[in-house]
Amino acid sequence: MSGSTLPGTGDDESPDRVVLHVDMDCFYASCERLREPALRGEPVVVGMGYEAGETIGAVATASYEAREYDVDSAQPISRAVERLPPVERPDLGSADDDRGHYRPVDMEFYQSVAGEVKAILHDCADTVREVSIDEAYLDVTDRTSWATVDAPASASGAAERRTLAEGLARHVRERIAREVGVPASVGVAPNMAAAKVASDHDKPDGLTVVPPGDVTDFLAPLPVEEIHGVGPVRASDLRELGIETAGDLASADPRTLQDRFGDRGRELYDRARGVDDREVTPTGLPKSLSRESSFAEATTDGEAMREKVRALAAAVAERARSKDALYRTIGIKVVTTPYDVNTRAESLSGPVDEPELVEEVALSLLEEFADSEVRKLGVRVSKLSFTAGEQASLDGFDGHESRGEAVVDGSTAEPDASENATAEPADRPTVGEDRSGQFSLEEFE
DNA sequence: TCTGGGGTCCTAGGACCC
DNA sequence: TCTGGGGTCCTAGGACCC
Repeated sequence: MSGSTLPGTGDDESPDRVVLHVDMDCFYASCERLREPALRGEPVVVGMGYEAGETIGAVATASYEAREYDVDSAQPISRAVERLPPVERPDLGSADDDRGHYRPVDMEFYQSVAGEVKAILHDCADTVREVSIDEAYLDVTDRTSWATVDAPASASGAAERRTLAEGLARHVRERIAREVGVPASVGVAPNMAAAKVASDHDKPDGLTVVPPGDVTDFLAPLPVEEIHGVGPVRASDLRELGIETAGDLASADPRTLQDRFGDRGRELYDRARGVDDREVTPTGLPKSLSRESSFAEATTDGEAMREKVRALAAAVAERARSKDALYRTIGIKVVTTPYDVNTRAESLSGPVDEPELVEEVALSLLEEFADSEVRKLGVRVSKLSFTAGEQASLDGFDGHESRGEAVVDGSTAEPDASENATAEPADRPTVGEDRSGQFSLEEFE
């Protein structure tokens, strides 16, 4: 137990870090506007799996203009489209596209735009952790600092001082806007958790800078949901304890939180106090790969289920192969009515790349649900290891684990090992240990 | 808001081993 | 025989994130 009401005093031995969180604003919609400028300023909804007249499919991204009409992420597309105003400018789209601007997801295009953004980020920071297609953390401690300088006179004429860190953040944001043409919001803080909250604070196209001494004051008034890791369930649990704001959480009794939420409680307590020692580590290799798909209506048709599982299994196996991933565990997800999520998995004796086995195992796991009413199915491979060499056959596996040079576990391998596609086949499958990766995915692709 | 798809991490209980 | 403690791996489920 620490003493009384100390503000989050940092460790004096290590200088304050400078962490940026870069979050692209309604990224998919921004990408659509990039290639279709007439969509600028218009409500745009990007969704997947939707065909006119169907009820399936959900909103992936809604532009801020669309959000004005109560359109939100994860909403059924049919509802979103109903809420959008009619399109009155025939030059914008096809004739049947008469309510709002709906565009189907085009991941390949978004990946290419994201690639341009990521190149700028890597240019601006030594360490970049890509969290998703539209989000990344940058550690720029070695390139800037929290020192303040006189800002150049702004249009408003008011002289002000700002930190060097803010200057760098502005530079990053402006480069993305100028060179790629999409808006981003940036948060700057001495750690990841605070930077994340900061980037969210002033969206879209925002910049929020929280210097080391200001973190607790910045967080205190915010609702607990704004803390990364607090979702609907924990928010309502916290509310039962009388905790509504990050400030309430920061001044709560950590033992109570620990009892109620385990280690997670302690973590949230730290986050709310602005304490987060996690280093910004480069993007690692994926831990699992999966595909899932919903039925238009819940079904009890066993053959339809098997058919879908076969297709999903093939898609997952193909993706694993395209990423040079071996898998040691094969699993399925079965969502039964009303909305019960069931998972089943089976581990193999060694890592493989065998599409037929994915299908076989997935189908056998599915048998248990033959009599269920199923609305969604998924297939997943996990316990991944990455190799440039050939896998050994499962038959040759004798049960002993060994570490082979051909297997990349993401932390020890050199990037160029991935280019060596002619490595000797190992006598037996090798098992890579799970550790965080040291180089990013695209070096594999 | 009766709910799309792709992920991550944590927890808890059981099997198994020494 | 009826019983300690520690460790690891596995599966299943839950919460959360974008």
